[in-house]
Amino acid sequence: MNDDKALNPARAALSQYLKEKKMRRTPERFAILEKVFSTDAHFYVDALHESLEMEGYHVSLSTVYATVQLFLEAGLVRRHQFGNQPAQYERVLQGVTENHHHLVCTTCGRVRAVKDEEIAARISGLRYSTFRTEFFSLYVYGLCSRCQKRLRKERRKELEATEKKKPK
Amino acid sequence: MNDDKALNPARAALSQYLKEKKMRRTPERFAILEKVFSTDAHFYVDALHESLEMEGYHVSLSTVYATVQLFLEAGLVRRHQFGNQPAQYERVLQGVTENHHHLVCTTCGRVRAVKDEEIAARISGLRYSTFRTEFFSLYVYGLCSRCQKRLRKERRKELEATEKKKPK
DNA sequence: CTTAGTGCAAAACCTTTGCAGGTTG
DNA sequence: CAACCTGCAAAGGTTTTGCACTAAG
Repeated sequence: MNDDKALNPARAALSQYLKEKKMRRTPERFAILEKVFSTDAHFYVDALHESLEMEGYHVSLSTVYATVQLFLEAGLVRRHQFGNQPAQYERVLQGVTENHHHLVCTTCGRVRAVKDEEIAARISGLRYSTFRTEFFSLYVYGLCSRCQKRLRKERRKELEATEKKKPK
Repeated sequence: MNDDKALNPARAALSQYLKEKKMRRTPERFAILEKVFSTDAHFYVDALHESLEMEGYHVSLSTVYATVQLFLEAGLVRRHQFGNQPAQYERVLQGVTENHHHLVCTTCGRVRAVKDEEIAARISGLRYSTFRTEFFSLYVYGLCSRCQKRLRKERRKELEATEKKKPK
């Protein structure tokens, strides 16, 4: 998904949301939006802020927090939080229904996005009489390949150590 | 699920985990476990602490934090975090596979557990070549009935106000 | 020109840490 | 009796808030 294909509808959506809520269209809000939609990776608020500063665009950190919160309410981003890490956000492509979920490593905390239209469709189709479904987050927890390897190596070492102690 | 049916296997699991890791079986750890398994509702660390104090069992808050972290690593509880609320935990019944997911209200943050064996089985069955699945969390976000009602009422009021202003 | 939005600094909040003393194995 | 665990207080890191100033509608 290239940048403009994602960015333009997002700009339009933000514009309309602000108009509806009678909020102001400030340059800060659109600059932050542009940054958020410039890649499809998850991001942290303070990294987003640093990244803006880095390219010479100054906004205060509190404005970035406030704006991301606004995007969240406008449905332009989704929030994720794992373990005790700071919150991560992910842009929401306009007019595209949820089609992926996340694999989260229980050991190192790394998160990988996985596309799976079938399970996504099935979850999106869940209906409840007293609850109006909007979207979902599915986190599958387990061991990433890196941690599997690391653990295997550690176990092997431990085993060797034990065998040295009682060689019979 | 009555208390002892859940509690006894949990006690055994904790006992074995502590033995494996060569950690100590302190009365605090088992007292906290008992409290955690006394209901199947989600709980916050500080509410758990208060609840223990309330019944006259004194443990420091840091011990409760440390112990809940230990339970998490032992697979005795799962962690959930919504919005900017403090982390919530949920007991894990020993020998029972995941069979429910959560409905989270995007407006008020309330969480409701929903049993759905079919979707749970389907998700548990997901296999990846480089990732070893352990368990999952599915959050379905949307509007709870209470907030739907509240919003309807607010919209009605707003509409009436508008009509008064321009009665034609 | 009115009032929401921004920037800055300070506060708030949840969670972790350091250290002294007590308890488990 | 050595090491681990607990309690307490203090620190740490993220996110929010209060207030004065600026700018959008």
